[in-house]
Amino acid sequence: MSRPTMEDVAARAGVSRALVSIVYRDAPGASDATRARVLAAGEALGYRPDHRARLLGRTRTRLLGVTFDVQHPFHGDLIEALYSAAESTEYDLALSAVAPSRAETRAVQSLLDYRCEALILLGPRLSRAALADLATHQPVIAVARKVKATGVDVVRTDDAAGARLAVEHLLALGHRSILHVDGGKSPGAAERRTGYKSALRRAGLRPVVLPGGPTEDDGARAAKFILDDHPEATAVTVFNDRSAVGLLDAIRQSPREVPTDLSIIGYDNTSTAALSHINLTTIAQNTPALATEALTTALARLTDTPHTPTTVIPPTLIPRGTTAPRSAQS
Amino acid sequence: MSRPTMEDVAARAGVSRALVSIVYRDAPGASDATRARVLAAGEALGYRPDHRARLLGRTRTRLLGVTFDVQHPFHGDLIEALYSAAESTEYDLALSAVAPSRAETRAVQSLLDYRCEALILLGPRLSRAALADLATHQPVIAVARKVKATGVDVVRTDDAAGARLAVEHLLALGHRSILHVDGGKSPGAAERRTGYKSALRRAGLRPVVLPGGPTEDDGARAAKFILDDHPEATAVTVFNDRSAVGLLDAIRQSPREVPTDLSIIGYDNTSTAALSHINLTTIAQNTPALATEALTTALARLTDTPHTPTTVIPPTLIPRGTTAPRSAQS
DNA sequence: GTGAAAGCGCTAACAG
DNA sequence: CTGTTAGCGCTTTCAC
Repeated sequence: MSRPTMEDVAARAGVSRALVSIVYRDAPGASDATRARVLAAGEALGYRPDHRARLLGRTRTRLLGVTFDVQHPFHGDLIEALYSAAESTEYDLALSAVAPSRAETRAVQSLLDYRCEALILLGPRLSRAALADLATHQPVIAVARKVKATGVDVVRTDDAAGARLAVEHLLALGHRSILHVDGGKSPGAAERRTGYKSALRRAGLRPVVLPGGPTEDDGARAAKFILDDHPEATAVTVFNDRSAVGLLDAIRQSPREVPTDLSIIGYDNTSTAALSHINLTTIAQNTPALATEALTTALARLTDTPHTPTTVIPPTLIPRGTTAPRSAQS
Repeated sequence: MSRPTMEDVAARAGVSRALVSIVYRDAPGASDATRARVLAAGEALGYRPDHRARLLGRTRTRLLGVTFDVQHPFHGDLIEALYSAAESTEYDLALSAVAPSRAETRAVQSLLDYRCEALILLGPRLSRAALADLATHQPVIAVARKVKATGVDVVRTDDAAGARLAVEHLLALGHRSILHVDGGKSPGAAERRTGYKSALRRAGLRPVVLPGGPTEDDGARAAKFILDDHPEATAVTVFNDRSAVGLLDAIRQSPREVPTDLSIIGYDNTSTAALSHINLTTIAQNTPALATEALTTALARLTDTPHTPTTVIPPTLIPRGTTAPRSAQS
């Protein structure tokens, strides 16, 4: 009934249990011949080392704890990238979900109960104090959120650079009157706004920031402003995709054409932005780089290797159908 | 440096280690007074039982393994519901992600290495044979996918009922000419098609199935058919939300108005459907029920309690803005 | 109520 | 290369 143990494999292969252990960890100390024999015996028995026991016996668990938000599609991408990045290391990932009914504290606690050596928190919302406290016990890496807590390493996207990228794309297309729809108090909004402003000033143009927010409705409201008060504008960068989609929809219901009369750039590269009927030009976070850097930072911390406490990854532009060269008549 | 052990707590509380164990498992055999004293000592030390050791010592792990797809937002909802459902049991959840770079087999294997007592697979894509093989070792519950493998329990949504629900909603609104845009070979498509047909026939109406598919483009193509060949139609049920959104978009770009001239119902209740500018009436899976049933089934299997091998959960209608009473002139 | 003792399935250090 | 010997931190059984 119960699964075979190392003892069983040892018996079948006619060796000691220690040797089986050596073979399965591929540690030095076994000839290729015995190695093959042991592995064959294990195979025949359908043996798989017990992960719990393995973890317990070892002084170090070689486990990296990862918390993620089930609601956040982007976290899915990060997890996948983390798995591939962890592949080449000797570390394993332990996942713990955050959900409306499952607080981040609980998710973290569960990871700690498994004695994870380091914590990789995706978009953590814990307080600065809570984070700092966690970091006194083991390395803590905050990913994709600009947090400032002592002892906590941060790996995030360079939002200012992203905003700059958006503006430069529009400038290259010949646009000279470029607006920005703000994200209000949302995380990242300040940086994106600043990035937009400085990019415009550098080009000798006057930045115009319209009030906005993170939702479709905020974007739709901003569309009104643009149609009524800014007929001169030929392009607009929006805080995020959700807002951009709301804006796009409102503009499309007006006489103005997208992208002929107005170019629009979102931010986040959500799956919605990629939908063929929306086809929104947007700024994408570099998920693989974020994951790799998070892992590298964690490992560096664990080995007391010098490392940068804050890593900022530049995003990339995803050109799609909502941006076009400034049309002649504008 | 290292975290306090049970021994430390015992020493501080002035009791034996066994007693501490009893208290932390809240097993019978300790007075309320000692219980409080031990807990206080543990608290003071910041003690947390080591999950690995706990698992190892126990004959049963009380662990339920759950695989999910990082790409699938719906799985996030299920995970959350599973967590809440598991709350009231003595079982814990172990998560393992499936991603393009991480095969389902690997995800399952990792769960097995932790000696999970049962497997709850969300939308499994494993072959019938692979599933059946897994099920010979421990209970396997397939959630949200109609699989037929011996020994595998299934908990899924009643798609035929969902399609029926959509049709009945439209009938109640006075529609008599109702089309269906098909999902082709996608999982669930056959059932939804059948459900639509039988509901229409029961109402004495003639079902008309238009070719379609799972994507926005499929929906947009179907819109052409409707506009060109089916001017009589006043309503349409679509295989899924993605396709419905494509269709909706195409219709909106035509002279016909939604929902005045044409009512549209999607299926899945994706987050896109809820966007205020889309506001799509749709059919929602009953996530909490699916989760609860999956858990109940797993526990029943584990305790050899009689249970239904296949549980079918009725979905619900989410009325939103794309359906309206048949207008007078139609 | 309490404590001693064995064991879960593995790792790791060391002598043969 | 091989086998022995301790643990890892907890659960569990059984006397006291």
